[in-house]
Amino acid sequence: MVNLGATHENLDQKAYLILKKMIIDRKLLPGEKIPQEKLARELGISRTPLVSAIKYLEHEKLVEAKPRRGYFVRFFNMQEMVSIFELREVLEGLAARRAASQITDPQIDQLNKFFKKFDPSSDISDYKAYSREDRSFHSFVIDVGAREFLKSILQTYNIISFSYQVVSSEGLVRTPNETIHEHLSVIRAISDRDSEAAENLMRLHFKKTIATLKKEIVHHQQDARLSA
Amino acid sequence: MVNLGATHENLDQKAYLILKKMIIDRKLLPGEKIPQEKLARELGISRTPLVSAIKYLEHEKLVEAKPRRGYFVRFFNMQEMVSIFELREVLEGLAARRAASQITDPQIDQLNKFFKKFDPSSDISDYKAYSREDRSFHSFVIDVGAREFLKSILQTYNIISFSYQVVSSEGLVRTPNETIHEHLSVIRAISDRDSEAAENLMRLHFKKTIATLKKEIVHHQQDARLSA
DNA sequence: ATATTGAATTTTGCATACAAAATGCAAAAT
DNA sequence: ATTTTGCATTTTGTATGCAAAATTCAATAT
Repeated sequence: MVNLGATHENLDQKAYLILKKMIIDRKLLPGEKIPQEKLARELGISRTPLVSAIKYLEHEKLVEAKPRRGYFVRFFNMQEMVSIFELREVLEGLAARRAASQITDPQIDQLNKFFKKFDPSSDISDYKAYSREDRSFHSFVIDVGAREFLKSILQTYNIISFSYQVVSSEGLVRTPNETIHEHLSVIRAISDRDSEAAENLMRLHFKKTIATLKKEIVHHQQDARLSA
Repeated sequence: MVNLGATHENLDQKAYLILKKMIIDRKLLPGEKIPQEKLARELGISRTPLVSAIKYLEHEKLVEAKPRRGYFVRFFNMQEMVSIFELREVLEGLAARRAASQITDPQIDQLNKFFKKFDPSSDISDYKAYSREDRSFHSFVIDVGAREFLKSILQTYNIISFSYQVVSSEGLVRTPNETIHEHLSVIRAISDRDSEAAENLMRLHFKKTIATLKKEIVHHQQDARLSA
């Protein structure tokens, strides 16, 4: 008996993916109320699977329920962004460790293509391209190293996508010239199949980002919006 | 405007908590099909909120959906148990780190009461009592150090409760006399507000448990049940 | 001009309805 | 005696219905 990877396609699942994308792509903005009737009509489904999808998102903290008042896209403040990065630190650290210990030779080749188009010794000005590369690099490490729960946590909480959109320039907390060496060192450690180094370097990478984020909080004098 | 901590009490939520407890308490056994109609009748609710609850559990990996065939309580094999412990390693490591840096004086007093009733220098034979203490200790650290996402991940995946029930004697992977020193050293580090030590010691505690688990896998020659 | 009241309207939370799919089971075929 | 076939039954996935709560907004009161 073979497991046909046939991902079951319920309307919930479809609605869930669409909704999630709408939130990540900022079609639905933080604080906004999710209009059930209207959305259901637009998606051509009834409220049942839509509500189902919304409730998934609620559990994933992307959506907040106000009982008898509806569901609202959640707003993340700086403190919470720091928490998310702290989670990424340990979770992607774990992913890097596992990646180093189970990466295949062809995957090592793929891995070493990342950041090839950027020159660390000169000024990297294309933030957009670098940001994209950053994201695919982290996704690749997760793909190689994480499975089951770890992958699902990282995906479910959408930690990655989210952490890239709140902060400043193209979602980058620090400049490319600052981070590229860290990225390259992680790539080297994983290619060397040195799991301990891979984990430590990945975590260091995040620790530095978190430090910068925390400084920004003090500077920007903390927007104390959010809360009911 | 004050946030009344009034946890909204939907039927979904109620059903969710009941179902989760049923699974953890083994009223519903791994592999078993969840009888929607019957359960809804027993709980005195309709299928709508029940299905909603089941779908939460599906996202949390406690329940597996077979499209058009129903929902089944998930079965965890040893490999997956190792993955869960690896997650606990990094997540509870983070929780310990944060606990150390934000614990209050009264909480330190509470913390130091843990494991007081066990004597490390003599043979600890009451596994049941020790296991209970183990669980509340880890829960306490999470309560003190984790909030928001971290807490919800640890709760949501029910990593703790679950990891305690699959393995051998009273859910303990190693003997009390082996682990009590590790527990005490974590308590000391947190009490000293030494976050780095707290994280490292907590992780070490798990690393040792994982090593034991992995040895068990080789011994028991891996039950290759599970899978469709 | 601002605040208050109170219908009319909208939206939520849940139950129920119902077609399509899956399952069980008895009769027929091998 | 086992396997296959076909029909009755059950269960799933989704839509719809409906009461209760929340919201809106115009009319009235302060």
